[in-house]
Amino acid sequence: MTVHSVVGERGGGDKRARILAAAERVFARRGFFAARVSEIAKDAGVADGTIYLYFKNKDDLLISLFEARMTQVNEALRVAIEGVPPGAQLHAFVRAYLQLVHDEPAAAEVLTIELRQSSKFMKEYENPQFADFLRLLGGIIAAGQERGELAEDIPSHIAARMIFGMLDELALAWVLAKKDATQRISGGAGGSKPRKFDIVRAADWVVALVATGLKKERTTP
Amino acid sequence: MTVHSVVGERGGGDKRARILAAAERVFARRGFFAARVSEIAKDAGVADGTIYLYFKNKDDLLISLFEARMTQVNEALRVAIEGVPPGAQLHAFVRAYLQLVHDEPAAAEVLTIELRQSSKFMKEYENPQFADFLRLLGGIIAAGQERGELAEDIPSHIAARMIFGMLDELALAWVLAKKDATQRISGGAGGSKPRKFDIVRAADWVVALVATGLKKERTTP
Amino acid sequence: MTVHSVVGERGGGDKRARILAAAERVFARRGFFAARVSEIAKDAGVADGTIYLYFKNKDDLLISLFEARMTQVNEALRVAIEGVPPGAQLHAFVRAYLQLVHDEPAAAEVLTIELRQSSKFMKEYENPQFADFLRLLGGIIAAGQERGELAEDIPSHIAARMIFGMLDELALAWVLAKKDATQRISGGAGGSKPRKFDIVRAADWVVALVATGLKKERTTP
Amino acid sequence: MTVHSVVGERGGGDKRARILAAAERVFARRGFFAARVSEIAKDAGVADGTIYLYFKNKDDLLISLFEARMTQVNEALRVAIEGVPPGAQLHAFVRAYLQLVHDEPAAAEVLTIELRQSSKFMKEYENPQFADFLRLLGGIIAAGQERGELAEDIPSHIAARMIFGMLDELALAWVLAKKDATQRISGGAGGSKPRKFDIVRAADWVVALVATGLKKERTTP
DNA sequence: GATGAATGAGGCTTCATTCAT
DNA sequence: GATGAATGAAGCCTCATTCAT
Repeated sequence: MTVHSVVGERGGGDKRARILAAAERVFARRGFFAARVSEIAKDAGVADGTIYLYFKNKDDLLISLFEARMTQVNEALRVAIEGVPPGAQLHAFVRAYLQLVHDEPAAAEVLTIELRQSSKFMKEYENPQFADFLRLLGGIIAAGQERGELAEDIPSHIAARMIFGMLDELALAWVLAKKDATQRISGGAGGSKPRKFDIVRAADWVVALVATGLKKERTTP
Repeated sequence: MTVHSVVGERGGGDKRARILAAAERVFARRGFFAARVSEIAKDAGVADGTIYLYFKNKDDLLISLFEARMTQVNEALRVAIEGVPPGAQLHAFVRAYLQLVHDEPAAAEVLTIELRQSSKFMKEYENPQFADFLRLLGGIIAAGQERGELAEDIPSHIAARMIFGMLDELALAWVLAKKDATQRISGGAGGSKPRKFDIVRAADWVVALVATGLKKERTTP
Repeated sequence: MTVHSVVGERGGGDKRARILAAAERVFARRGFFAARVSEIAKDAGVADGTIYLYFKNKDDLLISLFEARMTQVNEALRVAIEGVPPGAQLHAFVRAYLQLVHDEPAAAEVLTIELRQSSKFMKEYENPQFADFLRLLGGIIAAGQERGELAEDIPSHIAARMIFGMLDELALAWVLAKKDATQRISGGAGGSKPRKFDIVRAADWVVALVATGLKKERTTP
Repeated sequence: MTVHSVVGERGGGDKRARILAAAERVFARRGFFAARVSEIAKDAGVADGTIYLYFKNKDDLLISLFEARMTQVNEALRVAIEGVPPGAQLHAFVRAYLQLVHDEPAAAEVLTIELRQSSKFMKEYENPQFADFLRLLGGIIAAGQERGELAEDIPSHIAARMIFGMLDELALAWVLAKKDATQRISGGAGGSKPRKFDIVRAADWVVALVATGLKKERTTP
C-alpha cells in the first residue's frame, strides 16, 4: 500500500480520494481556516457540491484526512519495526517517522500544524489514531524498561510524549524551512524560520539524544 | 516585573493591558479563529471599537500577545539562569519554563496551540522573540559543548529545537489534560486526552533524558 | 374510480401515479418548500431522475397533484349531488366534501395548506379546477336563488366563497389537530392547535349556519 | 396607535420597525420562501447584516411580523366592539376585520397566505395571538348564546372558526384579485382569480349569512 | 478617547436538475 | 425507460471593522 493510495492522487480513480488529496494540499498551503472549500473542489477537479457527497462538512474533511494519514503512519511504523530486534526498534521507529515526513511534506504539515488547532480537533475530537501512535511508541519504551535496557525513572508514556515532541518539532522546523526557498542562510541559532537541514539524518540525532543524552562522558561497558 | 503587568489584569489600569489579558483568556478558551473580537471586548469591559484604538486588527492582537508573553518568558528565563553555574543552567532553564507553564496555563495554551496555527503566524510572521528563545537555549548548549561537557555530534541549534519540542509537547499534554476535569485515569499510554501529571516535576524527566538519555548503564566518572 | 387510482398507491402499477402519491405524502409531511425531491423519489421507490421523466419540475409535481385531486374532488361532488333534490344539494355537497377530507387527510392537507402558498401557485397559476369547484357550489346556490328558496342579497359566487372558506377552515383545523396526538383537551376557545372534533358531523353545523344562520328566533314575515 | 406605528414605515424612526415593514412588503410580494433577506434589507434601506441585529433569522422575521400584526388586529377589534351593544358586536367585529384587510392589504396578504405555511408556522409555532383572536370571536358568540339570542346547536368555538374561515377566504379572494389589474371582468363564478369586489361591503354579506342564513322564508316557531 | 450600531463582503452548504451509463 | 452521481447556482448568515456621536 503506497502513501498515495490512502489519501488519493490527482489522477486517481475514485473521487473521495481525490478530494482528500486536494484537501491536504490546500490545508497545507493555506491552513484549515483560511482554506476555501471551493479551492479544494477546484484542486480536486470536482464541483463544490460533490465534496458534500463524500464528507459531512469542512470539519469532516480535516478529521477524515487526519484519520487516513495517521492510520497510514501507524501502519508504516508497525511495518518498520516488524522483525527488528527489540533494542533497535526505537531507532527504526524514529527513522521511519522522519522518513515519512520527508516523503510527504504536505501530510506532515497538516498533521504537524493544523491538528494542534485546539477547539474543534484536540479538545472535542477524541483522536484515537494519535492515541495509537503514542501507544506504539510507549510500548517500545516500556518493553525496553522491562528488559532492563532502559531506565525506569521516566514513565514510558511520558517518554513517548517527549520523543514525539522532538519529532514533531523537527518536522515543523523542516517543513516551514522548506516553504521558503529564499531563506537566508544566516548563521547562529537562526531566526524563526529555521535553515534547511536533512530531516532523515536528524533521526540519528534524536536517537543519540534519547539513548545516551547530551552528556559527554557516558556509557561504560 | 510580574507576569500580569505584561499582559494586563482584569482590574488592571490601562486599557491596552486589559484587552490583551482578555484576548489571552478568550483565545485560550475558544482558539484564535473561533474567538470573537466582541467577546474579547466584553471580557475586557470595553467597547468593540476600543480594541481598534490599541491594535491594528485581530491578527495584531495575537501577535502582540505573543510578543508580550514571549518577551516576558525570555526575560524570566534569563533571570532564572543568571548566576547559576554553567553546568546547571540547562536544568534551571527547563524548570523555569515548565514553572511558567504551570503558573500561566492560559498563556501556555495560546503559545502552545494557537501559535502553531496557520500560515499567518508561523509562515508570514517573523517571530523574533521565538528566535530569541531558541538562541538562549541553544547558547546554553553551545557553551556546554565548548566547555567539553556536552557532546558535539548534535548541532546546538538542533538540540535546542528538540528540547523545545519536548517542553512544548509536555505543556500541550498538560494543558489539554487540565481542560477535562472528568478525565478517566485509565492506565496505559492513555487516550488522546492525556492524564494529568505534575508539569513541574516533569522538568526532572526532561533534564534526565537530555543529560544522560534513557539507556540504563551510563555515566562513569 | 377510487381515490387511489387517481393519485396512485404505494404498491401501484405505473410510476407516475406512485410518484404523485409519494409527493402527496411528503408534501403533507414537510410542506412544499421543505419537501425534498429526493425524499419523494425514495418514498416512491424510484430514482431521483425518474421523477423528471414524468414531471417537468418540482412545481409541476404540486400542480399536477392539485389538478388530479381537485378533478377527483369535483367528480366526487358531482356524483354526490346527482339525483339529489335541488333543495338538498347544498347539504349533500357539504357532507361529501368533508367526508373526502376525512377519508384523505394527506390530500386535504396539501389542498388546504400548501396551495395557499406563495405566488407560484395562487397568483401565477390559473387553477381551473378550483374555478370549477366554485362554479359547482355557486351553481347550487344560484339555482336556489332562482327557485326563490334562497335570498338574493348575497351574490351567489360570494356565497360560494364564504361556504368554501368555512369548509376549508374546518378542514385545516381538523387536519392540524390530527397531527398532534398529545393534544391537551384544554377548554375554552382553544389554543392555536384546535381540539379534535368530528369533521363529518361538522357538515350539519355548516349547513345549519348556511341555511338559517345563528339567530335563534327566526324572522317571520 | 396607528397601524403603521406597529409594523413601521418607510420613513419611520427606528430600524426594527422599518425592517418589519419592509419584510411585510416583500413577503406579500414574493411569498416567504421566495423572499430574499437581501431584498428586505434593500427595501428597508439597511445593510443585510443589520437585520440580524434585530431578528434572530428569517423565520423570526415572519413570526415577529405575525405577532405584531395579530396583536394589533386583536387590539383594533377589541376597540371596535367596546361600548357596542352585545347584539351588535358580531357585526362590528366583522366590519372592523374587513376594514383592516382593506386598509392594510400587504398585512392581510401575509396573514392570509403565508401563515398557513405549514411546517414551521402552523405546526411548530404555537401562535398565541391567533388563539386570542379566536377567543375574542368565540366569546362574542358564546355571550349571544348565553343571552338566548343565538342558537346553541353549534359550539361557539366551531362557529368562530367558521366565521373566521369566511373572513379569511374573502380577504384572500380580494387580495389576490387586487394583485391583477388586468383582470378580465369575465362573468359567472369567475376563474381562480376572482373579480374585484368591495371588501368592506362584504361585511354585510357575512353578517347576513351568519345571522339568518341563506334561506328565504325563515322558520317560524 | 470611547462607544457600539451599522456595515457588507464572502463562505459554507443545500438541493433541484441533468446526463452519461 | 431508469438510474443516481455529479453539478453549480444561489442564499442565509457571520463577524471583523468602521465611524458618527
